[in-house]
Amino acid sequence: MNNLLGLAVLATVVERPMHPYEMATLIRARGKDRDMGVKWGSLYTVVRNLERHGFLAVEETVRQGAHPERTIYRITDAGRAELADWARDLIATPEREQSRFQAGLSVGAVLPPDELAGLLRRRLALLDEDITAQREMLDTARREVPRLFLVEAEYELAVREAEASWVRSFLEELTAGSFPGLDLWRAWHESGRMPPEVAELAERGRTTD
Amino acid sequence: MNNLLGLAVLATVVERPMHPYEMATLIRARGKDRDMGVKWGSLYTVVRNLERHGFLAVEETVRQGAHPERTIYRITDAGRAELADWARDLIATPEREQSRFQAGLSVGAVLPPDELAGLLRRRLALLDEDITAQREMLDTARREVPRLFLVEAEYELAVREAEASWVRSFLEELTAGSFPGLDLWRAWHESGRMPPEVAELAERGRTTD
DNA sequence: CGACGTATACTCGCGAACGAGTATCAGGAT
DNA sequence: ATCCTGATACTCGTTCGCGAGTATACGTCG
Repeated sequence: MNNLLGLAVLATVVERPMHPYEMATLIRARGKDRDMGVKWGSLYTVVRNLERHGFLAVEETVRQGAHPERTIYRITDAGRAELADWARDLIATPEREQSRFQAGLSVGAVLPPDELAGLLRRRLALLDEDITAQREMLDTARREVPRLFLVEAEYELAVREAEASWVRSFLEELTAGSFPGLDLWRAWHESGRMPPEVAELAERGRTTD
Repeated sequence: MNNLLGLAVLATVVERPMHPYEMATLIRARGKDRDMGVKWGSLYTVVRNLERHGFLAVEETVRQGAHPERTIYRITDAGRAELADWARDLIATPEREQSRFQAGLSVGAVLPPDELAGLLRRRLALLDEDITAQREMLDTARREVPRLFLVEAEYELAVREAEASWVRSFLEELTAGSFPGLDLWRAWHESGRMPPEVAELAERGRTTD
């Protein structure tokens, strides 16, 4: 059980018993699907797993017309406890999460510096668009929704802004030419392959793990 | 092929032909395993996939004593192209990645505000520790490694710092009592369950997707 | 009034990922 | 001389996620 969709399900069904499809609708309406990166294909699997672990229990199964049966679940005491524990853990324990951008940066040297600069400019433009859009959405939402239910969005925005500003400053070093070793770096890419003596330099002083 | 371990493999074997275990050693030595969130159980699967796609080719297979056979791979032209394309994509295209913390925050209301504050304090402490450690590591590394190979670490640090500072400011609002709706929120948790009329408020104005 | 889109509600099977296991060898400690 | 630890090098089986598919009902537009 480390699929975050499970958390969204628990947080939704805690309100009142309901069937999976209704959970999905509510999760979507509250925008939790974004926060959890939900893939709907896993919904029924996840719900069944939660039941297997005793966090949900079947309340009843009803049938309506020729529709398939709907199974209505309710949360158990264990489920409520799990919901709280899960939330506690996610909030209190920072974990090194892998970011695609970081991965990209860590192989950034395989591209010539000027191309890299172009890519970063592109990223920055998209980031800025996204930031304005999100900021606008937040401002709209604040009129109807208490801030309590918007903190995740505020957090996301803050992180995005930090990323944008980091990219901007890196980009400035690249375009101003003040980034150390720029010429050398450009030279490898102009004249074929990277010299192996440089590769050795890539080994970093790794003390902590 | 969207396992980042594959990117690390390509970025390593581009230097010279080698066998999988050697790739693993190099990837670890260069600290790329952190950036990519590598699980070593997938190494051989990933290498075989890269070969299947024509990005790697078998150079030779040697046997040494009673050790299992070692298969030595080299990168192909297609592989080099894929490496560059992959890097380009990761760098230029920002993507909404799901963060555990954000998920936690988005169900933060299931915890009473004072407990949440405690958890955030704990997170902040751990974050601060981590930040100092990383900063120190970076400073050490900078003495031996060109900055070009440290940008990912600089980026990571910047993001961490932004997170810490967001948490700090949220925490201040909570402890100073200036967070809107604090009393109401506290009241639900003291007196049983969350009133359903509040749940309705959680639906946010969702325009963009 | 029929046809087409969209919401409702759920199932299935492939396939990637990865934890755990296996087996050999080198070198230092006892 | 033998034990043990840690590095070398790779395999396997299970689990889980999830994309794609299925089938009915409802509304609406021409």
